[in-house]
Amino acid sequence: MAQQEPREGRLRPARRLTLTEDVYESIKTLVMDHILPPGERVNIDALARELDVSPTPVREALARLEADGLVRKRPLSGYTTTPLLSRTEFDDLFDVRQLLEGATAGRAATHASAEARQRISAEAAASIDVEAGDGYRRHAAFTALDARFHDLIAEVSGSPLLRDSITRLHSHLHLHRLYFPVAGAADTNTEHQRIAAAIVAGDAAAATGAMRSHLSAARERHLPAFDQLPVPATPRDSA
Amino acid sequence: MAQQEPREGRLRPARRLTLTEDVYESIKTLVMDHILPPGERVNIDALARELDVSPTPVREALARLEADGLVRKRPLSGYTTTPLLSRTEFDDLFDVRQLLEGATAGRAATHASAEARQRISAEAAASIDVEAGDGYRRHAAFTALDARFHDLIAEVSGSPLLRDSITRLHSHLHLHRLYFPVAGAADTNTEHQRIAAAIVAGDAAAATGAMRSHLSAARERHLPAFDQLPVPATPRDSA
DNA sequence: GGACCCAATTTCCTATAGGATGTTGTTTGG
DNA sequence: CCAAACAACATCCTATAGGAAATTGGGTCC
Repeated sequence: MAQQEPREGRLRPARRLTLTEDVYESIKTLVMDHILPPGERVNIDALARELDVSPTPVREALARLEADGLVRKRPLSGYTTTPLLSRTEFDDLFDVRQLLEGATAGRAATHASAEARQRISAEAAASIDVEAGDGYRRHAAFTALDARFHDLIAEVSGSPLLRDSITRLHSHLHLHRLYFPVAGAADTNTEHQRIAAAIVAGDAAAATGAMRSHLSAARERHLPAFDQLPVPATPRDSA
Repeated sequence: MAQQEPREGRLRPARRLTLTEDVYESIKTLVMDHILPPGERVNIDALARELDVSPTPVREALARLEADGLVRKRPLSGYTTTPLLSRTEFDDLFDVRQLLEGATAGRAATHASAEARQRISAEAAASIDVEAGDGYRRHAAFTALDARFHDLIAEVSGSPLLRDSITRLHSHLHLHRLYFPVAGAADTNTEHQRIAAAIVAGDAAAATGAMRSHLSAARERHLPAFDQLPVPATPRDSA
């Protein structure tokens, strides 16, 4: 069988090292951007055709995505994208985020290098540029920057395990990032700077508090998304 | 090609629903029990032959195990089992466990059904039977019971996300469960009962405190494992 | 008209084959 | 005697083919 020449892949970027890795990133993006709608069935063969690869790497990528919580697999029925977060799951998510990220902020304030504090401060300051841009572009830039800030703090906290846990939580959150409001961008920015200031000052209690109230405010800001569109409630989850 | 008749699989149990699932559980056990030594290379083809399956499901199972953190994958070099926890990683693990499991214990004390409190109490009492048994059997039974107790509290806490995070941490821990001391079984039992009592009484602060000190004590009990055998230090992790 | 049963189709699941790449052992030159 | 370059090997990675099960649609019976 002749190795087919690599066609112009329109959905996946230039391959990094392994094909599976690229496919993984591609499908992840497809799920994040709701090009594969939440709660929908995922056809392996169709996906493989769409990405111009064989089903094998697709299957492998889906196995990883299942462990990440972005898709579910019912034993003999195939994969489905994870449904949108319910109100209960949403509240749970922010409760856990407050616990974990409050801890990372405090740890970062206690033991972070001078260079690390500098980076956090710079990242918080850079957030101002978000005002520019249009629609989707601006939206994506905002969420990406927010994620970077939170991950930076997690990195500086010096606990790889805590950082991993938080990263996993964030991927759950992004499942409905498309419905996030950008209105509160300015507030977000202010709160970020307050957190950064507390960390730079080395005040652990203040950093934890600032992070917790930031997440509390963020939670309030995102709440309208639940009224914005009628979530299908996914009646197909027959346990 | 004729579907080969299912030979007497000596390593994997009677298949549940999908072959991949069985292979996943089999390999997981192989890693947990150090039949595949930590830090060792994992040969996909050899593993497939050993389990009497084709490489495809093995590959898929390994992808899931990588997301679980039990194996690592270097782009064009194959899979390796995750090395044993270093002292630093071990400390980090117990720090995070204190944070997360302290929270679950407190939550369980606050809002748990009467039936749930009953189950926790029963589980803590059942721990006494561990004294019986011989060597490996007794050891496995002890760790399994300990894991069940902690998972039960996480379940009752009412936070699925928190429970998932903890489960993931535990799988990291089990990576050197073979070196765990059973000497402190009685102490463990007492501490468990203290936690259970606080939860049943509905005292959140006490439950959190009891859990945290239990983990602190458990950490001390497990420390000798680092002197017990010279961990190879795995010089092959060339980043 | 509704519910149940059956059959056709679609889809998943597993096995096999072959090309590309990394790794290792050996040889040769300094 | 050591280091570097080369070649042979092993291994991973991707593509394809075919059997088995579940879902969907239609027909029949009540």
